Amino acid sequence: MELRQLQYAVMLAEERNFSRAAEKLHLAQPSLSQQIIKLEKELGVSLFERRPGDILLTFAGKRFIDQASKIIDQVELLKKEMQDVANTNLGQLVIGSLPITGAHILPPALPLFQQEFPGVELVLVEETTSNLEVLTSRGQTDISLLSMPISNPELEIIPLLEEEIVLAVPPGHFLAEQGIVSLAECQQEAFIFLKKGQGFREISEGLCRQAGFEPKVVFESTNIETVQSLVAAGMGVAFIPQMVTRTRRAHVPVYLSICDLVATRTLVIAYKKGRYLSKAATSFISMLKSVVEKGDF
Amino acid sequence: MELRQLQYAVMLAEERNFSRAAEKLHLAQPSLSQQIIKLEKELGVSLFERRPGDILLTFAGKRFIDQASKIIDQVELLKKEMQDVANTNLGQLVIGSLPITGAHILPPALPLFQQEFPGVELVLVEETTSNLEVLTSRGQTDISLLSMPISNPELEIIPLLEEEIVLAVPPGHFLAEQGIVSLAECQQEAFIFLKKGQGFREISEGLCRQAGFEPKVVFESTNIETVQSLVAAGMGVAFIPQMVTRTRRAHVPVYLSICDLVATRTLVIAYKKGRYLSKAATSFISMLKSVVEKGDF
DNA sequence: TAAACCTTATAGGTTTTTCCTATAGTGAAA
DNA sequence: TTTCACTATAGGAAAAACCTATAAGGTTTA
Repeated sequence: MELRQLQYAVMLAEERNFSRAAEKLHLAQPSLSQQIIKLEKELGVSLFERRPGDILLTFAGKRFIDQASKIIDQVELLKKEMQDVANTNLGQLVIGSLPITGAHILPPALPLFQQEFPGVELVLVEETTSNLEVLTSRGQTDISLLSMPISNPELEIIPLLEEEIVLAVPPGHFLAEQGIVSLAECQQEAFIFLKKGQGFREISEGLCRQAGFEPKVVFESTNIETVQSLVAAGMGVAFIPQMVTRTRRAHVPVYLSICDLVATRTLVIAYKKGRYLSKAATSFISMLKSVVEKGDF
Repeated sequence: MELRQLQYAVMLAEERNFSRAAEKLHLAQPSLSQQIIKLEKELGVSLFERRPGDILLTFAGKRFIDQASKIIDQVELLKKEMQDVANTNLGQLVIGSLPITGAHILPPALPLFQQEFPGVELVLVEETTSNLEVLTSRGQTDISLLSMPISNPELEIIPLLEEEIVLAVPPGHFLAEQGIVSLAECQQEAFIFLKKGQGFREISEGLCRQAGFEPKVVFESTNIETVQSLVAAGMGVAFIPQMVTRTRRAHVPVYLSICDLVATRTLVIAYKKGRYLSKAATSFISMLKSVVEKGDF
């Protein structure tokens, strides 16, 4: 029994005439006859009572057509739903992002996306870099906004943005007036770092290593905003990505450019290698890129 | 899109492995691959995410499998229902019958039938002979219990029973003591007939015509029981089929055999010519026959 | 690192199914 | 009786599904 046969039977029940039904089905009349006969044979009951001039439904036929119509409706609904997914009128896009970074770079892109694909549910997963690498390589996010370096070889990487890393020092710090700083001058400073496992912690350690010293870490936090507040309160100095720097009056550290080495971090979009990216996902990526190009964040 | 493909996809979603799923479907693995690819192409979305060692459902795939499973379930249910009809665990049998006649001859057959086919709904339609002829020729009854003669050429006829017609006279009537009667003696009698349109009315008129006179009809009723009561009350004489005669004490006429001509009526089962008779219908007919043969009524 | 292995996709040909045209068969209408 | 309208059957062409063999891609094992 195939859907084709259900459709044929339903049409025949509507038209009560093999020739007309066949025509509506874009089929030759004998083909319809054959299929109906085959169907009846398979079911073991006759569905239609052929009589000259008219065709009636048997008891079994009534039941059959009732149910078959419902089934066909459901199949049509299913097709339509799949089409909607294909046209992205419907779907889900799971985006992984670093907590603070995402809060800065995603907001301009999200409303653009929602406007173009109102049927797509956006799910944000905020995790540390290392957790996101795992989630993304397992397909638990469609795409993720991460920072380099990325160790997981399963991931395809699209560069998005390279941004400066600055050194935050307390107001009144002896370096505060310079505007720029050479990291080599900071060997003795008390550093405030993010906790291990966060991507930016590794970057920070890398910078010190490049400058040739092991930093003295006096405090660790899971949250870069806490780090900044601690710096502003005079607890130490810290590396801060440009986009996270504060512009308010109070609780704001002084930000110094680093002049003796390239202090940047690269934000990227990552997704599982070989994974089919939905139209929604590719669209979101290009929206992010254009937002970044225009500096709209 | 065909049911086969839905089944393949559902099985693949269950097994998460093309080779295993193909095996369970009694199919070579490439055939399954081909069908799934074809399905995905037709829908315009990929349903399965193939990755080494495992197969995951995409967003669209989840929705698809959900719905497809339901559809397949419904199709199975439909098949089962049709099988039930075929095995007559389910169905309907519409039996037309003459009001009084049916009340005598059907009762022994009905419980036998219900016992063998408890799932079949029995519908009794009681109508006059002429109405039943039309209903049956239109297929509004499956089979009908009628009396000859039948004018409608659309009907196939199976003889069931030939029964005597007797003449009912009031107790104390001058013929009452004879036990038998020659119709020729009854030319002057007052006759009570059924109303026109009832088959037995025609039979009654035919008997008088055969005996060579036009009966004097003093009363007409739609109900043969009323006719008998009227005879018992002394209003006249009437023809009564054997099986309808009363055996009680009160309100009982005297029944006389007719000796000067063959006074019988033939009860038959009639159905639309060329109509497929369900297993339920043929079974019912043979039950009726065996009831009649045994004289169980 | 290569070899073995497991899994899915592709190629090419065979079988099965569906479909078509032509036509027979069958009641109903003219 | 002939014609007409309709469905079923026959036989062959077209399409679909299926098969075997094998490629291609990864992972695991030696």
